[in-house]
Amino acid sequence: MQSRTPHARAGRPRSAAADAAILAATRAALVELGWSKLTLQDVATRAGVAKTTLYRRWAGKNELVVDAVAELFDELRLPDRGSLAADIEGVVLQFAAILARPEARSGLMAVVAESTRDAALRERIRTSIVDRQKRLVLQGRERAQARGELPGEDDAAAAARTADLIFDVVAGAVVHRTLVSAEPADEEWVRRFTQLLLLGLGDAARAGFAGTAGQGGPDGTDARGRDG
Amino acid sequence: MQSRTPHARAGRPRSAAADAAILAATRAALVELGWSKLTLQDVATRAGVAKTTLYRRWAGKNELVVDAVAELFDELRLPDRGSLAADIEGVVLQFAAILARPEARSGLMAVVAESTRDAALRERIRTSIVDRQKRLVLQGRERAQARGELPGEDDAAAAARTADLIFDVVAGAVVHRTLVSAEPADEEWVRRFTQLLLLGLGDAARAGFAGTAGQGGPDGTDARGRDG
DNA sequence: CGCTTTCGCTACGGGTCGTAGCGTAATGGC
DNA sequence: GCCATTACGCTACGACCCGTAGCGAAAGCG
Repeated sequence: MQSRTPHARAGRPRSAAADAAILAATRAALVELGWSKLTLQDVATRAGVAKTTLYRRWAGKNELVVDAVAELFDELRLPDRGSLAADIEGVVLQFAAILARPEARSGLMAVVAESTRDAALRERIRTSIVDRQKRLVLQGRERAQARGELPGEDDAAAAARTADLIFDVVAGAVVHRTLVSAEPADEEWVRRFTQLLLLGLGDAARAGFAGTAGQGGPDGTDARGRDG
Repeated sequence: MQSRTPHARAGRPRSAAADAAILAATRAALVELGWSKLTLQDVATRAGVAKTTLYRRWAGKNELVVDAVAELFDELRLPDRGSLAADIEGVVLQFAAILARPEARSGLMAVVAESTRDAALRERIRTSIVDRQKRLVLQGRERAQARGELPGEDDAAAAARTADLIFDVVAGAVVHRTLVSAEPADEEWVRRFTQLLLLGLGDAARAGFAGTAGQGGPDGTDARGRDG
């Protein structure tokens, strides 16, 4: 049964430790140098491997950074916090925490920019980064439907389109807030965003949108100030 | 007293035609080559100027592309379509049309990525691109308040935070849909997004979110298919 | 007509890219 | 234990782009 694995070719196997070291070195280089000043020679030196080893495993800087950044999103989880609003706040805060890290800030938008002219890179980003995030939307909706907070969908195609829409709204808002507006998606912002997403523009305003400041604590310095 | 004008220095004045030619050449190079393969030598050749002229006016590729892309957003307007929903749909469709152009797709995310490590560049993007978009949000809210669709805000600080939130949600959603999900923000998507933004997740679902396809006309080829 | 600034052009050092070539190390098959 | 196969480290290389310096000419202002 051991010979069933397709990777059991003859010859010296690739070092798995080198892979981890290279990806970690890539993230470290992103933190210190950013995307534009990051060179593969520098990454190789940090990882303790030769530059040619990098080119044997990745086609170039784009693919390498995608893999290095993708690992950051492995930690995304959707713990059950009891309500749809709490679930959204929890996962959005996780997403914001990842985007607050400099290695994500520098690398993510750069590879997305490159992907506009490279279909293969775009597909790589989709499978290794985007789909991992989108799964949480589907999971959150299932929970909300089980709780009765959202109605069940009869048309599968329409349900998929709605999930895609919600995903673009949530992920796009956090990314834009963090990277374009360059302001932190802290707990207060996430609370207001969740309220807007759930209630809508008109209802949110009528539900005391202007007076929301008095709802929570006076200052939210710690991200865990509110418990479930 | 003629020397009061700060730009009236002695010597040969800078060619305004060269500025326009350089920015147009930059956009053309973005379309053909994309961000990463764009070189300043190529832009200079296309514009019919010397490379040194580029460095006399812009610090580098980042600043040049910011100015070249910023001109694309000059055409953004907010015509009064009679209702808040129609106003949102109109401006979002304009924004989506700009982001559908390859010179915007390639350049915008690249300079945003670079701006994560360059505060001056971030400020340049904010003043020449972002603020121009954000103004439309404030204008749309004023109209909606005048129509009675939105309540008036008493707290100015809270109102500003709400406008920032809405701006991040709208712009982020369109950008994410267009550049990350890589799917067109067409009229149907914009209609569904507007409904979600106005009604919220719960109300939009209860208001027949799954059956929205039968609301408008059978096919929406023209952006002006729905009137107020 | 002088003074000032811009412009086009050439040339240059420095750096990165991506690849080729070679000898060596590690593993599986026999 | 030996050999074929593959991965690895190292060096070197041409090609390209960057950003700047220097020069003479052009275009305005007083």
